[in-house]
Amino acid sequence: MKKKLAELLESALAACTGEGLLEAGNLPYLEMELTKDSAHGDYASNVAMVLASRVRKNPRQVAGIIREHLSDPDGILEKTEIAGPGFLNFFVKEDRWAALLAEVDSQGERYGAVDLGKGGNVMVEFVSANPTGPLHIGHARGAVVGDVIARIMAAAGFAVFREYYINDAGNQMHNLGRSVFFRYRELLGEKVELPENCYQGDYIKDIAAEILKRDGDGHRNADEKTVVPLFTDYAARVIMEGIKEDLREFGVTFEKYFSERTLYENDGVAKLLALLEEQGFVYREENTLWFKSTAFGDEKDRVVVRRNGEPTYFAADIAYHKNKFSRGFDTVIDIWGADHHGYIPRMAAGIQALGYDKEALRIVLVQLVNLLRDGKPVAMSTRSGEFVTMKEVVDEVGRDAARYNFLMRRSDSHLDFDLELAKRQSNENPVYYVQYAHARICSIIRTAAERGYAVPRYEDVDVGLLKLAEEIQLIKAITRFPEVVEGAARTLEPHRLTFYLNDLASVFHSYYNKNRVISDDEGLSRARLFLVACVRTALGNALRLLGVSAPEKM
RNA sequence: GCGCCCAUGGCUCAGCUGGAUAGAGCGUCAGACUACGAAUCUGAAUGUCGCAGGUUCGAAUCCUGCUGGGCGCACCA
Repeated sequence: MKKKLAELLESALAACTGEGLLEAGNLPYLEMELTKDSAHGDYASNVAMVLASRVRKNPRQVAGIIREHLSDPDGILEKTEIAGPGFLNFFVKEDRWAALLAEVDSQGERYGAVDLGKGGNVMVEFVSANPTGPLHIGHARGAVVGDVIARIMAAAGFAVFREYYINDAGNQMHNLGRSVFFRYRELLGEKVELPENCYQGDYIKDIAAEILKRDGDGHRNADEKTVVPLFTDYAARVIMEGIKEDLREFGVTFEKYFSERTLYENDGVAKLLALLEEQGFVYREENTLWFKSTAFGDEKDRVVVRRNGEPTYFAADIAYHKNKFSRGFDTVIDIWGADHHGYIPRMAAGIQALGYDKEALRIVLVQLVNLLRDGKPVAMSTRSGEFVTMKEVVDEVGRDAARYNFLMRRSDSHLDFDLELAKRQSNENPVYYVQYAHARICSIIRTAAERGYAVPRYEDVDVGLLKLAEEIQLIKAITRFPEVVEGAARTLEPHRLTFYLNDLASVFHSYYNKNRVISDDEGLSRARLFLVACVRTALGNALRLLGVSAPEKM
């Protein structure tokens, strides 16, 4: 509906400029928004006011000119009004709303999908944690946000590719191998003191025990330099398998796990550096190689090759992004922990040096999670290995509650996650509110079936019977869904879906409590049954976008 | 010291690239099941949108300064 009205408005504006009445130059962003107050009609636009200053006319006068050029070939509009300082208010004919449900019925599971992407290729890279230990609660939020953004982009008409970048090169991995090696020797009866930078968690001991079981004590007196890589490889593989399994149980999957190491093995980093050098974006100083990120707005230049000759993580990361774009993605979305925000300017500089548009890389920051139990903070310390893992959280509160809770706020704002609250099956827990609405509708449909009513198709219903104010409101809420999907895709803001779901469920519950769906009036019963089935479709599709189940019974 | 993010009822948060009377949920108070599921609904109270200026027809939203909080400022990843 929004789209249709926007089109009417657009052609009206075109007509005005055509007659030379409004020389506005570039048309502004066309705003058409739902009104908060029904006295202002159904939709309203502020174009007249935006245009007024440009054409140096009174806003209401401009609105008048636009209104005169408005044509409504399909007869959607009841009337239009000019109100307040110059708003154009659109009143839609009441019987036009119900007709929109035809789309819901015909599209079914696909309802809500839009074509914002027009088939463009998008990569979403997320989680990307070091395989040095199991994923913890913070990773869980990033995992859900990335996963849902990927689902939203797919629904918005993009071809989506999900990737996990395995940081399996560098010091951390070496520390991992050493940690396991130390525990291995400990198991053989040696008294060992774990160095400061080693990983302490129990899972390290488990891996050490596995190696001991497999290889015996053969590594006992081996030279650390030669044997640690073996431990590193083994541990990384085991941990990575665990990570994949935990993610799968959380409903998060990837098309590809991309190993940082392969960048070195295929000379990706070396080639990248050569390319940057060729193009004059790097310079040498005191035996280190610097990337001129200041040329692209970064606050200082960054080291890409250290004094000891080893490339930095940053160098590999540029090479990785070059690799991403070379695989044909138009847009690359990175989901990062908010503590990496300082890294954005240099990464943006990196891709610009490679000749890619700054806009082609979009970075979504995910803030930290405050884990609580009954309102009290849960102590966590990664170093000592005392942390609550993602798996523990999902096992304890369930996949649906965990996912939904992570999506209830903007991803760049801090989130309190209360384990007890997330587990509680009460009105304090918003997941159930939405799921309950879905289950309730399923229950109505079951009851209807017992009384001989199947859910009718649009063609077999007199939607004209749906004319209560609450019914129009419900239809509006249903038909807003594709707009929400588009907005969420445009801004990469998954939380819009949870707010939408909450709103739709609320309108439905209210309607349900006030009106009977199944009554003695057969025609009305069928129309209402159709209406609530459409609500179910919207709820179900939106929940699916969040990776949250839509239960038929609870 | 520099940079980024945040500040909205008692609490937790929305507020859609500036719009009409700032909205939800929780909590509080008062009500609604002989009818399709009460994990629900109806109603009430609660605000100097951190503070001070500025931009304009119009600011929670944009700009400047200040206060208070978070994060970042590696030849770590």
